Amino acid sequence: MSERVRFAPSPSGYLHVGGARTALFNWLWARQNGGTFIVRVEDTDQERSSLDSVRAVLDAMRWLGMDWDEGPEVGGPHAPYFQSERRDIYARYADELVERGAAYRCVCTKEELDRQRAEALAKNPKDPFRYPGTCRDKNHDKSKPYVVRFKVPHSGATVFEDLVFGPISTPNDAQYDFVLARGDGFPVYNFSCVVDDHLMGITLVGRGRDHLGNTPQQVMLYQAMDWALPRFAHLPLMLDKKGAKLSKRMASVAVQDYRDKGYTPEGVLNYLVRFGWSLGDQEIFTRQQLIDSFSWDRIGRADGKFDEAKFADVAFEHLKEPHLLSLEGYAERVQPFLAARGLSAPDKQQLGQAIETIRPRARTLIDAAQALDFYFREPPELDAAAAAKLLVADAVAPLEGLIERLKNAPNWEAHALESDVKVWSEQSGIKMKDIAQPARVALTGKAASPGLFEVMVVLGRERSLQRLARGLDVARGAGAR
RNA sequence: GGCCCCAUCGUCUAGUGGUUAGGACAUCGGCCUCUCACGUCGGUAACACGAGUUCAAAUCUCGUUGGGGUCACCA
Repeated sequence: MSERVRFAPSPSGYLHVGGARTALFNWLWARQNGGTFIVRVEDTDQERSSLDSVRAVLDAMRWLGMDWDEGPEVGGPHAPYFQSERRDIYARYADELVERGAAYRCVCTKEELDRQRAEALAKNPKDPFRYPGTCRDKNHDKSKPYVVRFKVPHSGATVFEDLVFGPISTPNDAQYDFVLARGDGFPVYNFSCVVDDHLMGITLVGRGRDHLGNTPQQVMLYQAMDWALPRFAHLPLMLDKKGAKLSKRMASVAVQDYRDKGYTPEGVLNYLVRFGWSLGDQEIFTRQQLIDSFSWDRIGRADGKFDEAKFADVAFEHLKEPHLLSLEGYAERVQPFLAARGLSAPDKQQLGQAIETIRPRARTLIDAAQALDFYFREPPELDAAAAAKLLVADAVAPLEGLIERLKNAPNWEAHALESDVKVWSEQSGIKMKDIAQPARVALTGKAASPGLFEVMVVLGRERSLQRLARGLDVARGAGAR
């Protein structure tokens, strides 16, 4: 049987890294097995759901390259994929459950129950109120406002096998008669989830461990309906650096934040997958390697803490290594960040050359755009502190000499230039450092840059000499003062 | 508090009875060097605790402690 898995976000905020990881594991499983990856929007809470959130989540998914085979925008045989549009389906099954005697209508008002809950809470905050089953055997019809509650067995235990955590057994008397359908007819999560997972033919439910406690209730529903159980895989939680649960409202861990910072999707995916899943000592994976090697049984059971520094390093690795991101890919990705700095798309070949020089120096695409800036801005922005320190009277002679030397350089190529200048440095007794530093500021405007000779090659002879001459002017001006 | 889950360096993890407990990030030092990076070499750093089982336990069992999740007409 072909695998069908789903990602079921509730659109009440950004897609955060924890949610993205859940989606990723499901997506990898589908892609590895030629299965189907479904996105289903769980928006039965009208209060908290928003279309903006739907768009934010879908945009993030798309950017990460997790394409879905069924769901919003693409449709599919089980449409609609918004739970808010499936009300009558849930209502039908709620009725069926009542008819089967597995559920009942409860006419207790929310106000009354809230009052009892507050009372119980006041009496003992550690022992909260649980619905006592007032309407359990009353057989109410639909004449009064009602909710539908599931009739939880008073004895026995509910058992299921989790792919990550193994066998899980929960005594039934620890549960209470939970609500399936609310007064307004909207289903509650545990119910809509089961109905949809069944109707959509989900074979494996991969979700966060925060759902582990819901699963026994859902298993009861499958059993009451005589539906086959999907397999379950619960993922250990990704906690923030302090060890608390990640929130969708914390923009600091939103996927789109890392996009804006200039991480690549592959870098994000790589960090996320290694959080809770591992394959020996391998740290870096391509997208295809992940698809090929993912498996549920290599997921650990312990929760972890999100680590910004490690994330940054993995992202850097995916930016730095040509076998992970081609030069063309890099150029394409950095382009928008250059545009944001007001730099127009430079010549493709020159951009490629320039990227090669800054590649080990840029941890993000924002860094990259910043590091590339001087190549494409004429004149380059001059760092005042660097100029004050290095374009001074002492720099006049080295710069004059360098310019002379370069004018006559027979071969405008990095190694040739370097050895040529080094020979001259030795002959003249001017230290390499005293030549290179002023030249660097003249050429790049900064005290730190890629290697001098690589820079000159990218700039070409004419622009290099032009910039050095300008630097020389500045140095002379400083000397005159 | 009930129920459920978890426990290896600061962090992510490898490890499935016998290892000098490995890797990565971070951190500290050396090297490379025209700057900054990259790279490279090396250091500090972990099996929560206590009982068992066993010739042998990070690995199995039980307990303790600690952490987390969840207990809504949220998802």
